[in-house]
Amino acid sequence: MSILDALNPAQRQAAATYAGPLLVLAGAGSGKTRVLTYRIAALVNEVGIAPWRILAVTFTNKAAGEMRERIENLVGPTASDIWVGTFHSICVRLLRYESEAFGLDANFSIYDEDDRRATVRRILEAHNIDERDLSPRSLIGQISQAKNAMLDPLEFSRQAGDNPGRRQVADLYTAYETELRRNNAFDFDDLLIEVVRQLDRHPEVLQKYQERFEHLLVDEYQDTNKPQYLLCRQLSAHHRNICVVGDDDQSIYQFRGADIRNILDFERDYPDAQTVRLEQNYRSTARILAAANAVIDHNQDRKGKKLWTEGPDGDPVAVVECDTDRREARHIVEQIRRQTGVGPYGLGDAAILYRTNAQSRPLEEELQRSGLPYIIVGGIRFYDRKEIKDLLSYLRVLVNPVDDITLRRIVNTPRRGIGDTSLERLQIFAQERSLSLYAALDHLDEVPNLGGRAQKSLADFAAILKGLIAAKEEMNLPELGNEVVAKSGYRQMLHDENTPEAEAREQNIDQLLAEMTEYFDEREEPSLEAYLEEKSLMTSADEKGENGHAITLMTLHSAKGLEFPLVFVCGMEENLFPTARAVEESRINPQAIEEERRLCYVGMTRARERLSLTYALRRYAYGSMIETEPSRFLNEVPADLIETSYEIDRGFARSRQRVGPPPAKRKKKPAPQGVHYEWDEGSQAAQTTTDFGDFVEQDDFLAVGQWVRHQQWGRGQIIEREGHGEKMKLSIKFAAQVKRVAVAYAQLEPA
DNA sequence: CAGCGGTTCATTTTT
DNA sequence: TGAACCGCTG
Repeated sequence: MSILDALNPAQRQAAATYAGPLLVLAGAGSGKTRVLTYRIAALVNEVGIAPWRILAVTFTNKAAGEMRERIENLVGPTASDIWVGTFHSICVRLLRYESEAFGLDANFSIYDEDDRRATVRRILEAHNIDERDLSPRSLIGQISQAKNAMLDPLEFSRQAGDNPGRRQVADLYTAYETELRRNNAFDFDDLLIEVVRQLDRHPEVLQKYQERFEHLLVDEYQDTNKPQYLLCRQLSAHHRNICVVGDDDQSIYQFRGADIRNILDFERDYPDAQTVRLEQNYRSTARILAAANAVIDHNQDRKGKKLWTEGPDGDPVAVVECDTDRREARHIVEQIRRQTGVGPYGLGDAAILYRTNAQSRPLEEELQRSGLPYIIVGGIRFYDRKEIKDLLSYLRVLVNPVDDITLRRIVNTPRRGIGDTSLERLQIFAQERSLSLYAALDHLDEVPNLGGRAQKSLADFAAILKGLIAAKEEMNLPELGNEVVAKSGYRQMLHDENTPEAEAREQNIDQLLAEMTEYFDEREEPSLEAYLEEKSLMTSADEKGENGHAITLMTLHSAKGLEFPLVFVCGMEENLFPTARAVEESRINPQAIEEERRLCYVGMTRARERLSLTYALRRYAYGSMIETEPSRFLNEVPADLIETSYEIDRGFARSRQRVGPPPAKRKKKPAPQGVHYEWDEGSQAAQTTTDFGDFVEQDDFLAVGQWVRHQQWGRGQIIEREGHGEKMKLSIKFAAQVKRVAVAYAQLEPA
């Protein structure tokens, strides 16, 4: 008896091939995570490998968390000794553990996109470069590219030759690196390349980890970039037990430096590698699978595999032409409303996927009107909110006071009368003395041209920081958080503002403080440093999405790795999906479209039972209506797998679903043919959609899903209702928390 | 120095 | 359509 008996033969082979390099080509829905977790469980339980000698690397915190949990279920608490984490978190761990050997200050800050941008802008300013000549965005992109290619500023400069543009970027890249080191900060790219370089430089440290990690497992290998690839090579060089799992057809991060060659060339890098293909799909119906297979088959650059299933044929893929993006949104919402509730599906079973975040707007508006609950995955992070970032910035400065970029963020927040001019004077002074801004605060009376008032303000600020740094030594995390909010004047500032927005921000702060308490109570080693590190590496997708019964909205990228019974991929239009950029580029290089196609494949294979692909003939972009054309990907789906329908507004509020061919106005007919199709066998009468405007008017505004405003708590969405009339009680989800209110007493108004 | 109003600009995807 | 940025004024 082996736990591996629960696997199919291919899975078992993948899980039980313990020795040597192993490539697992795992198609969508083929049980990839299952193989990984069972492999680890077998290594521990049946081969007798010590848990701490296993390293498993993923791309997202979520994937890491899930894997850890599933392993725990199989092997018990000893699983906590296994190193499971994202590339970035593992690297931070190594940098901190080995900071002494590497000659680093372990209190380094981790810079996110915002910090990066702030840094770059300062550098552009210092070099007298107009942002119109070289945008921060473009510079960040070029620096990041260089880093992903493992080019340090020196090498980059050498390669730049005498191309003036490249020379300039080389100088700025050099300045950027200098600035980060001076601030004791790493950006996301640095975390990876720094480890690779340090391990190269310190063979004794490398050897320690090479020997320690007897088994290395890598998830989503198709998305690794060069530094990640090198790290895998380094760490697996001794035992050579490297198991990589991935799907070349799902490589969708090349734009960010992922190199699909890493997986395509694995067998060349490791000539003794064994390869296992997982091609049996346990997720989608045969028709969905056939449609997705047909699309991805148009790509040239792939290993080639064909997914199959023993499951039922299922429904045809619905292709829906809508005349506007708004109509498209309304159609999708209406379909979800009809398909869920009665019958096997709940709202949590439905997902709406789109190419760009901007597409979520009309969907959100329609969803709000309909009152159906929904969650957006990967919007703005909680930690990206200004007040949260400010508070965390205070904490960051307490840990790493030489971090000027972060200090600048808080020096005048709340307002202390410290303006650009004063700060600039301080900065110049600090630069001359090679001091950090923080250190320069000790010499305010020596700063030239600094006015008395400014000097006083800066001294006050310095005193606040000093006090907080002292407090850090004595207080635990939540206490310190409270102290920061109090002593910095942040709470007071929000309080004085006395607006609903400020109220909401104060609640967010409170939520963060509550979270710190939770963190402190639950973690074994709840240090401020560890807390900041965790938050820095967190993504919006990592935030706990409680609702199991809300519709999920997200980008196709965020959807990777997930599955839903009902999937709607919207905006299937040329120049949107594939994007204009990809279309443009494909004129020169036909391969340019392939990543978009893989993304399409990823989207389609998220669906378990029903897949709907929708497009609009006209769509709002930049505030004006533009004409669009159906995506080429639609034409790549065989017609016999499709059923097409049309959603046409007649320019009037009351809309009607049209059956059969579209009205005369259509120019050409690019959409694949097929007969009208509906999910449910609903009557034609049911097909006539109700005007949502009327619907909302009729129903009172206290229905579940409606948005209301509360005097104290601000805007919130009703998630639960009980009782009638004066006894009615509502649960309302406000920005910071869910509140139960009695309608009779709470003065609610529609929002 | 801070707040206001006008202008400009952009939309890919994110560990 | 909106956010972000700039320059002007109090």
